[in-house]
Amino acid sequence: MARTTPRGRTGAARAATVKDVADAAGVSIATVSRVVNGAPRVAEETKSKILKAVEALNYVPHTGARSLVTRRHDLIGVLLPDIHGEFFSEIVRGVDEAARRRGLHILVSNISGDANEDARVVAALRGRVGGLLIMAPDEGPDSLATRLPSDLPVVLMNTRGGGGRAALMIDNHAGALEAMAHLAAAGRRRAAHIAGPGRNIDASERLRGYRDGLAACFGGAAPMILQGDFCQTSGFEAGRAIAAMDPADRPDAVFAANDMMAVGCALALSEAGIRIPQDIALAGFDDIPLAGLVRPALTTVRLRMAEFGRRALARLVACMDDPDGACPEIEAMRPELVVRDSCGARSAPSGEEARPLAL
Amino acid sequence: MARTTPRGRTGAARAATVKDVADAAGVSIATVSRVVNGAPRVAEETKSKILKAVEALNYVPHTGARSLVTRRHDLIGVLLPDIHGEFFSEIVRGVDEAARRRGLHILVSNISGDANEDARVVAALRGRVGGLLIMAPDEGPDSLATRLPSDLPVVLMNTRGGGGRAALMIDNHAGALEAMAHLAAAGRRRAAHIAGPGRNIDASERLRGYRDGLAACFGGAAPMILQGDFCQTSGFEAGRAIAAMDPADRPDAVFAANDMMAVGCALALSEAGIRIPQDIALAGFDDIPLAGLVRPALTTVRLRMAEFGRRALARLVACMDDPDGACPEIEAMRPELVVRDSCGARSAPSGEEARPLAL
DNA sequence: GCAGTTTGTGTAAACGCTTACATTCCACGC
DNA sequence: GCGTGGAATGTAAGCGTTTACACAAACTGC
Repeated sequence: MARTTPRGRTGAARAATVKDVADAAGVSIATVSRVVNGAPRVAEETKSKILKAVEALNYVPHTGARSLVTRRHDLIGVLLPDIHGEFFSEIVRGVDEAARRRGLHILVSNISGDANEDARVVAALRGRVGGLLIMAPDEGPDSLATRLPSDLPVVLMNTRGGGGRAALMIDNHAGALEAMAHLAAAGRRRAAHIAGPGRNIDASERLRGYRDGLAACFGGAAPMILQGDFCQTSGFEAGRAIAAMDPADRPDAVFAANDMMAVGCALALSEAGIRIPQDIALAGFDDIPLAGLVRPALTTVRLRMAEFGRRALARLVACMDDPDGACPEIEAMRPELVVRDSCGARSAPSGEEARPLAL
Repeated sequence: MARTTPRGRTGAARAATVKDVADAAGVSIATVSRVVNGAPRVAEETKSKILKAVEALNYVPHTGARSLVTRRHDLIGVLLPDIHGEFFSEIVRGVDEAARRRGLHILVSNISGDANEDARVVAALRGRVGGLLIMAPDEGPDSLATRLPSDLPVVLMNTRGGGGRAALMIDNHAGALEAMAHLAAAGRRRAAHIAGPGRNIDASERLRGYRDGLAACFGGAAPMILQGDFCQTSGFEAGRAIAAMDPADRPDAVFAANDMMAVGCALALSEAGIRIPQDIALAGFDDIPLAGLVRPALTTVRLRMAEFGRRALARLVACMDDPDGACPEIEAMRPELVVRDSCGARSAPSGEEARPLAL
């Protein structure tokens, strides 16, 4: 097990303890503890004496000692995959905000997708955190989620399977469906899809949304799927493939499983002289900052990740407060369509769009 | 669930303790502790018996109890401002990676810039973390850094002042100087600067680099500074202002204090029919992902933020291990120039550039 | 064989905190 | 006067660890 290296000395001077405060205020440690924890039935006078001593000695309770006796932790573990950029910080911000409001702190760590290593990370967190927030969109059904310690409240974020755990999902299917409906409403007849990596739950749910959208809004047209991997290059290649098609077979709409691929696709199309949205309407997913900056501005589906983080934490706290409560429900957060210019169906510009930026 | 709990109580399963492991293995708790902590002089046979019991009981030491007696914490506080996106995740990833290698965990929190609120956050972290990593590029000299508890090892990241604290800086000045030298080497004569917000240390150091670059490489030409605020819109406005100038007075090079402003500026210039790099060479700072995607691809100065995070953590650990060691040195990390197309002085393409992407 | 060392293990005392229970004090009604 | 009850505070028992110290057994070298 984790062998601990001696670390983290807190400097020379011993920090003040309850005992020191009690002595300074001329009361017992129990009373100090009561004041520090806001317990009732302490005389005003005593309370202020103690608070003065706390201030003077710069006293801060030792959380280790506290959690030892209370048997609870005010730390939440947040495990996020190695996604880059925007999402990571957004989620962390949301979780942190919600945690802080409740007097909790968050312990952040990356998970790699390697089930063994991830299990080790989780193990290191037991005995330290009161609950776990885990996001692992690439997980197979048998990995991390099923190996979680049963005595630890966990909320899974956007993860496949879940094994009876509480989970908060992004409703990728609904978002994709909405994008497809939008393309259909813009008068398109034949929609292709640039798919993300298959083992990723976002990718596969968006693909499912595409298929269902085809059935629902495109009169059951045959699917036309180009495999991508969420990165821009793969979108570019998909775009080239589309450009190379016989114009008679060519789709008049493309729904990419994320914005990066949509941007790559847009580039390939415009290099081939295909106009967006006149010749081909294009929709993405995620609403990355770039989406509003490219020209034509990309119509996409927005995920509110900070909100997602906040809700996940709220869920987790609910589980922690009520350990026996049956809360392994799966809740979903619905993303929203952001209509810009790339589908040729622009509605009233939002505030963001009013800014004079483009590329 | 509670099957291995010795007390046999139904209800919430108590986590296994050293005592449980000791009983199961038929040894004393001291020996268990020794094995768990990798102490020497334990018979192989005993060790394996104990490890088996640890495994069977799914034992994890209670870190609170441990830190209570050892007087050390294996938690590091990481305080980051509300910067968005890329940087945040990069830094966290770097710090996490370096921390994990040392058996440490990181506690992440946002700081707002409001000195009182931030001080409260720091207070909540005392008695919980072994050290603090703080990044606050907007700090005034008298705020957070000076109010830090003196008994806590701290490494400041890219912060002004520092008040005798150890600090790890980004050498913005050197980076800016390098960008200026590059513009001069590309044959430019008259370089303008789009500045960032003045109270931000990155902005002011880059401005200083611009001025010194003017003196060193542009024969002491008069500065031409347009005030921006790091966001794209302000770069756009600066670009419009430049485009509106009498072509005789117009600069033939623009060094923007960050990439977002450079992109905004590029847009305004190209709207005005000014060509990049033929008419005006453009350089940015940060190397955001977008920088490689715009056309012409933006020459900029790259910050390796993950590396920055790793080094900051290493510094902090050094301070923690040697509390009396005088380590309040200020170390700087030098960014690197990334030459692309926007200065008209393209050198051999790097691997990244070989990708077929553009906008 | 015997002092001295080495090796493996156990005992028990903290660490700083919360909290059940005990105590004191005082006001009240009888 | 006494008993009663409530308010304010104190006493002390742990919470799960680590670790100094103690001890026993097994080796050394003579």
